[in-house]
Amino acid sequence: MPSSIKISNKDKMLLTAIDLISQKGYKSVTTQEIATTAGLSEKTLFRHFGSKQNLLETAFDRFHYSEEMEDTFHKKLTGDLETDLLLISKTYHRIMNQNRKMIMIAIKEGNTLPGFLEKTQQHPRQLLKILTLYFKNMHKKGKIIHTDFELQAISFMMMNFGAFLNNLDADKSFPTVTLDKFIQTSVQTFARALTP
Amino acid sequence: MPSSIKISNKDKMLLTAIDLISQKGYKSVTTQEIATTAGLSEKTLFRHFGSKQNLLETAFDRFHYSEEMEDTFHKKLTGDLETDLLLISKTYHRIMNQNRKMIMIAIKEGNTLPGFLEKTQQHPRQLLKILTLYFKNMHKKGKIIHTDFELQAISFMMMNFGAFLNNLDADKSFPTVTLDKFIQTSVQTFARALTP
DNA sequence: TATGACTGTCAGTAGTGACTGTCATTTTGT
DNA sequence: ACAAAATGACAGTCACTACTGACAGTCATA
Repeated sequence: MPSSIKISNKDKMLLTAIDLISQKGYKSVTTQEIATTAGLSEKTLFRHFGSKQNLLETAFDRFHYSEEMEDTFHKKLTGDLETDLLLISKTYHRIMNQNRKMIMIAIKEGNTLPGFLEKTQQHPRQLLKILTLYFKNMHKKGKIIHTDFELQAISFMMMNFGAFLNNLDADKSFPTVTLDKFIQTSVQTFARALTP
Repeated sequence: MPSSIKISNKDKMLLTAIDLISQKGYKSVTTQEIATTAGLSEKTLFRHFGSKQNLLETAFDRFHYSEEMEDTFHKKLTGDLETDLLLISKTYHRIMNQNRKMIMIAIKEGNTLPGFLEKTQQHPRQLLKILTLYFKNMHKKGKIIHTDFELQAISFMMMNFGAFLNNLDADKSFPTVTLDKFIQTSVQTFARALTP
């Protein structure tokens, strides 16, 4: 091993479970498959987690990254529209990519496993608030035109949400475009639309 | 019955299958459940379709709406940017909503049932081509600024894709906003960003 | 009335998957 | 090196599920 970080068997199984379930879906993955893929025996799985359900819930709680952002975020906003939209967009994609497997699970099993969807929507909602408020403040400073700020913020978030989902699967709908180039263009578009 | 259109038992089961599978996922729905929900016996299901797999595939082929649009579409474009973007956006959402259950199935079972995803991505790709070409032509006429037209078209499509997916589930991420208002605002944004 | 297409009931099969118990073996902490 | 904890191998239980077979009922049509 290059890095001598030891990963416990428990975490091995949790990570494997997230991997497989995000790919195939909860029902399609067997406890047998999870265990052997993790290089362990099925028995060990049940010794640790008791049930398949509990395995998934534990995995979700343990590996759902939920960092605080409010405090640091406001300070980083410069007042330059394009710069700030770029920061917000990149932050969004960074957070979403950290949680990409969890989000995939939440989308697939959202109906059957209630509560999952909400947790994954936590960050987007937070960013939406920040962005809406940001638009309001920028308008007060006379730096952007007057519109429905929340709707505008939602449009921006939706666009990034669509782009994120498109990048989730291996076979993408529009594979010709990289995410970075998309972010750049879309931010420019919004900046141009909002400057007075 | 108000309308005397008789729906065959075969179609009853196909529609029920689409309904249930789009909600719960393929693996979570039993043939028993499909049959009784359709008001028929499980035996009849197998007499018609032979297997659960075949039932789903038949359902997908039979009820995946794939209208032609190229011909009529170009003629409807007026040359007024905002009007045309509105038409494209509404067309997109109309088609996506017709196929919403199919798209849900494709998203959930996309990895396990290959070929489904591609079919649902057929329309978005077509609209993307039309929109990209439209931008090029509008630029030639001097009606919009010069940008990367494909990237611009993708941004627009992504935004609508995100909005569509957000409206898919009963519990939406941003429930305060109706789809129509979103479409209106987003179209205005893009129109403003692109006019010289 | 008789035939055929369609359907329901019921009993049953074969396979699978979550989960348990037992005992031997390995790994770990001290 | 030794005891404790963790793991594996294996066999087995129980419920569920896709799918089949045998038989009977309904209904339209010739």
